[in-house]
Amino acid sequence: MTRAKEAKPERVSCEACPLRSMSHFRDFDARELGFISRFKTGELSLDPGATLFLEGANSAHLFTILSGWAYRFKILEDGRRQILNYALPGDLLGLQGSLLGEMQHSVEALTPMKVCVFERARLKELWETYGSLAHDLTWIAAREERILDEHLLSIGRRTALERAAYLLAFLSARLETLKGVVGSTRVLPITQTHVADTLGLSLVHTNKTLRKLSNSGLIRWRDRGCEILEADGLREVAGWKESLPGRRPFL
Amino acid sequence: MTRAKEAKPERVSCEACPLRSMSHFRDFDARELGFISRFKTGELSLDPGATLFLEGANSAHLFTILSGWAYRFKILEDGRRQILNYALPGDLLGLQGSLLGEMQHSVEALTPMKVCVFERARLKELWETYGSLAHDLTWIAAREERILDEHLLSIGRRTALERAAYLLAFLSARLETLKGVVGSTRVLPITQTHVADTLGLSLVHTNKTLRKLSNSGLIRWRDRGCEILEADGLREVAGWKESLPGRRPFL
DNA sequence: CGCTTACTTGAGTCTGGTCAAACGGGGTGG
DNA sequence: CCACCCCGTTTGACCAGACTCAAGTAAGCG
Repeated sequence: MTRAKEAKPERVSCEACPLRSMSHFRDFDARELGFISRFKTGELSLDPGATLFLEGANSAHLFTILSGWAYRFKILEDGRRQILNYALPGDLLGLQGSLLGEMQHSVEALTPMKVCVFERARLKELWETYGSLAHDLTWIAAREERILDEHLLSIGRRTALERAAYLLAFLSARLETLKGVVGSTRVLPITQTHVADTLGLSLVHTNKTLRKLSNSGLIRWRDRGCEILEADGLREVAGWKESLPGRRPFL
Repeated sequence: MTRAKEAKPERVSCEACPLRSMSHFRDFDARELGFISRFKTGELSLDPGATLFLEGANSAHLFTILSGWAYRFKILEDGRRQILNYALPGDLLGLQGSLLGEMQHSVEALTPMKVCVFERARLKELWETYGSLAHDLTWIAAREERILDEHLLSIGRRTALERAAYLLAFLSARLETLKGVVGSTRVLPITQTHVADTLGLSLVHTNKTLRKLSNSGLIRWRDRGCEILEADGLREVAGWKESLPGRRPFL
């Protein structure tokens, strides 16, 4: 378990938040912005592999990702691991724990990350006084639920090839919405082990499945990542129609 | 697709709501109760098999279950079906659609049901003016997310036998919290087809798996339902520790 | 009484799992 | 500088859990 780096002295002010300026995210009005600024207590930089939340822990914080990737997962006693979802810039982490008590899943950094730190205790004020943000919070939770629904369908009823194509198409679509904030929108920083643990497949079978997608020219596997060559082709293999919501809120 | 019955003229007033009196649910104060009473626009009775929400539709309503069971599910074009979760008395249905637009899953009644009907449009007032209820709404969404997380772990990484045991233990635990509102807390009103579509298994294999649990004396399959004989035994087979949150909010 | 729905059971097949081994690149300590 | 090791990827051989096909039973209903 890697330690988090010390927060750097200089911090991004919420007014100048790089996410705010993106057309993909809904903007705040002055009053909301004031609250968010007070709500934010700092920033944190994390190395790949660092733990943001540990299953069973009771964290006092919430995070919004400024840059980098993370993933949420659960593990069974004998080590079997299931990755639940990936988190990208603009995503909120730790809401479940804030509302329901202790975390029942872990969260780990996949790449170097920067996150905003919020104080769990201040959430009360948000619900009491900032109705529009309370709405946003529920919206965010509902969105995660919808993603999990689709993922459940995938693991439960799609074949290995469909599953793999769906996952890559999904991540590619998410990345696409972040054009400008992330470097490349075509390379997913995941290993085949991550893919396997997301799809509920063995590593060996995952490798063979991904090979089929490579051979079809839809992706190219490289160093420690997956390059998306034809997102449309992936979507077709997966039998995927729906798109992700357009403009969305964040905190 | 069965039609919903006409709402009966007599309706349960929120003041006398049978769910409120249960120790399992958090109670409202007078102000909240006033809002909920205005928020509720009627009641609906549904036959088994009736559709509450249809994937792709844009419903103007939200429901809270007063009695009976429903289930949420998605289907692929070729008919493969995945059941996402079950909904019992006190559960809220349709929140996803209210926030994100059209429904991306369907909901169907499993037994005869009674539901409270709420107007989607009035939610705005809830966020703006009733902070405690806004909190509850987020709480409810976070709880569903947590359930889906666990379910995802189950389908992705547990064996068929573990999965089956987990599902039955989970449903049994949920029923247990509703002692008093439901008739028996030991009989789940589901068919093996439902179990199969929840676990991501074929019907035949599900049958053989459930047989093992029967032969171990943990359950007894009957008519169109599953009788739980030893919930602890099921939990053990599933390797399940966590319990569901105690007192919880509802609308 | 015939039809439908739910549950059973057996036989054969196949998708996906396990085991084993090897390769290549990057880091590290001798 | 090089040997070694670790991690991520790849491949082949074999195995098994889960699927499909098929058929049969039992209960409920018009």
